[in-house]
Amino acid sequence: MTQETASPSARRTELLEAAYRYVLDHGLADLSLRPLAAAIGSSPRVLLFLFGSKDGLIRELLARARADELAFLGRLDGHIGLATAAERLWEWIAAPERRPLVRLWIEAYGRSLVEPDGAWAGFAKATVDDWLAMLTECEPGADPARRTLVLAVLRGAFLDLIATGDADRTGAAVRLHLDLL
Amino acid sequence: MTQETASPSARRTELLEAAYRYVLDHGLADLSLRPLAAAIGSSPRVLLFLFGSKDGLIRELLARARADELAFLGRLDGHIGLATAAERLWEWIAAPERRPLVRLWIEAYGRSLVEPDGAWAGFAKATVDDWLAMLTECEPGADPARRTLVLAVLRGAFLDLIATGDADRTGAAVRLHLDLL
DNA sequence: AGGCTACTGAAACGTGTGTTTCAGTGAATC
DNA sequence: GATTCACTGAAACACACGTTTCAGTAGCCT
Repeated sequence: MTQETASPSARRTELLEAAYRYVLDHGLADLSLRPLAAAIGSSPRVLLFLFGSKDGLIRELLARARADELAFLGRLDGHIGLATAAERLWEWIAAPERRPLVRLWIEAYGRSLVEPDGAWAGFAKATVDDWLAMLTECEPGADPARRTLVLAVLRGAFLDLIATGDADRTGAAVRLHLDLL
Repeated sequence: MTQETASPSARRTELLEAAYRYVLDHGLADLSLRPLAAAIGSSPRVLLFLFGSKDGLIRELLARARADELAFLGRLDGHIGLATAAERLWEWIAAPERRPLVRLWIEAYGRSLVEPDGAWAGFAKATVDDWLAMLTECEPGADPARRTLVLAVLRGAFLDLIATGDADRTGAAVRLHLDLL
């Protein structure tokens, strides 16, 4: 019987990492096992063996992306306040090297809304919760509407940024919001 | 030679409308001609004849969705100011019956970022421009950062709303932002 | 009547998909 | 040395896809 959830196989995590890198600049939408396997030096047979199915692979890739996100969110532990948190979050998310991750994020977000079952299930809601929980920790006493607003500004701004590439305008909008707070 | 751009065929627009409705609640991601044709009382042969290719169909479906959006944006003509405009936009976009359109919108947005060529090309940037242009018309003198911020808040808020379904919290966030303006 | 054009149904084509089958490896265990 | 086990390559499987081919039908124009 193949392993399903946790596997200590070194090759497995190595392949997952390679697949993650591949997906970051090819997207998940028309991911196909044969091209993927060829690109990361493996075979469809092995991917299926290690991950059970294509859906299993996708699930783990999404979890991997979320882990990237959580790793950063977790680094903002102290009660630094909403404004400071927002500032650092924008700095992180607006960085050019984050572009592929954000693209992947939006793609997965949209897909999980259209197809609430299957491998994508719950991805959108999960990330909203992740971020809101993190903002709550940064300023526990804040009005929930305030937290929601900060999150909305950040997300709306990077939606704009990633489509237009206009870092100046979107950055100015975020800074304006921070001043208004 | 088949028609490529504009065709007055009544059957064609009728089918496009039916396909649009179908896509609104099935999504574009794994759209397939055979199931679509069966659902709207047509055949793959006819769809291909009328729209040239699947990509041609998708292009027109995206244009159709954008037309829905523009039809509303165009209705906000006067110099009503950013705040009033934002209020009405939120009212429109947060309405439950708009949910399928918004879902489709997010899906197309994400896809057009990953796959900048082909049928999805430019969709993301086009809608950002549409909304910003409309906000400019509502308050020509406003700071571009202000416009961008309003747009970000609206988009971020409905990203949240559509994932969590929490109309109260997201609505409160938008109202809070309007007060801050 | 005859040709022309717009349109459509049925079936096939070629290709790519996820997945399975089978037949092995090579190393560790008894 | 034999057996077992995790792992892998090659090939096939059944299927769905977008698209094409071919053979029409219906209506209009001269």
